[in-house]
Amino acid sequence: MTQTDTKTRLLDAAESLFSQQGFANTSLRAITTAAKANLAAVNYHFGSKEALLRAVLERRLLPLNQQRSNRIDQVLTEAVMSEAIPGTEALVRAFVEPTFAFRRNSIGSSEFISIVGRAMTSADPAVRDLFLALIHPLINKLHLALCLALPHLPSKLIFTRLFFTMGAMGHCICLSGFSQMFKDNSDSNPEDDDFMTNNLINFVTAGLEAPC
Amino acid sequence: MTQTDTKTRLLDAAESLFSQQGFANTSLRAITTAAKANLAAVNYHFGSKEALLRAVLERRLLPLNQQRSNRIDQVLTEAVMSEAIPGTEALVRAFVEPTFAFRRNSIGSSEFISIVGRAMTSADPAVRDLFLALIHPLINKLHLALCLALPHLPSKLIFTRLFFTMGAMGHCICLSGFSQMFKDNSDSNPEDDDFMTNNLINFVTAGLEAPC
DNA sequence: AACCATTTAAAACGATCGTTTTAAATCTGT
DNA sequence: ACAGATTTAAAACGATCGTTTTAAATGGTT
Repeated sequence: MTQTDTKTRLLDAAESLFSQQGFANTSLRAITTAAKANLAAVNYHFGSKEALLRAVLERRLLPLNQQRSNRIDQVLTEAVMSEAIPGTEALVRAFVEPTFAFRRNSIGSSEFISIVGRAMTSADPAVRDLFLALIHPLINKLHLALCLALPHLPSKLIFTRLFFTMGAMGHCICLSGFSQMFKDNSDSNPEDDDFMTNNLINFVTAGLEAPC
Repeated sequence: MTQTDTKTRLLDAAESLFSQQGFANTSLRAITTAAKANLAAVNYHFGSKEALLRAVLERRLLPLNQQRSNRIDQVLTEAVMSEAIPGTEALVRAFVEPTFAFRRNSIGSSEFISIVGRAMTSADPAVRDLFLALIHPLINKLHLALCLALPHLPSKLIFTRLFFTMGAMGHCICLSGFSQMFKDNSDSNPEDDDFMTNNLINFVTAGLEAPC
């Protein structure tokens, strides 16, 4: 390989363009041009445009989900060791913090995360179903862990609140035009990022623990 | 006019198809076929596909926003009359309840609301900017009202929490595939709807009122 | 009756799309 | 050096897209 893998360059370009314009609005020609690759390269390496999207999602989401899953296990283990029930905020942190830390890792990660934030509620089944299949086991694990943390609340209610949590986080993650409504200065610094993360954790923890 | 306005039938068909497939994935041919109108009818009545989207959004969002705005004013007036600060939950209800009530009005309304839920975070600027321009004044009013309700919290924090609130509500509103992860039975009844609405209000009220 | 807005029909415009094909060139590992 | 995988180039495939045009038909109003 000369510089970087063509396959990697295609993934990077697709990731960036999907996050900026969405899946349906991004053509293979735009992707291959940005990746300085041949038009046929996508179908050669991945088979189809949809398979490229799957590869883009899996490349980063599988490790991230593994990380989040490990941290949930860690909270549960610590709870067992100390013979206590797991804390709601600790579980929320286990889920949220890796996501935002991951986002700061690189520019590519940041762009990727905004794809994920939108995929959840995408009107396009090709996008939505792909994401839901990747996140489904993790959500189930988090749901069960939250049931342990909030034993006085019914399972169904906890799932509904988890549903709201995902909405708040997904919205936060893809930084819609909403945030520009408040602040004129559009450049975001790490401080704002920490501010967002901590406030999100406070917000959803309070919502999850609210009296029934 | 024979039965219903062609213009109205086009709006109804576009509303339904946009909510099911998204804006980019819906062709004018699909819309005009569903509306039993001529292909040229869209460009005759509205000028372009994007202008049709604007008309679809404005038809229902302008009255809905007026309704939400009136209810916020009502809460603020009552607070002044009783020489108290407005309640957070009352303001949340003023914003959320008309939305869900509106959704139950008709099948068309339900489909429309899911367009709105997605528009907020859409990758397509044509969709997102259109929605943000329509909602901007209402969000500012709600933000100011919440600052009165939560005088001990800084304005910036309240806006961030309002941001999360919009995310939770938007996610809830377009009922993504998420809800199908929990329940096998997919038909939703009014009870589930009330359950969702009340839990959403509890959730975001607790989040907004959380200690700093 | 005449007028004007509305609607239909059908066809075509140029453009873009995902995908496939063909062929030659380049690189990689043994 | 040879074989096989990778990459490039260029062109074409059929399909769909938003939009425009032309013409004829229909409708209601004055």
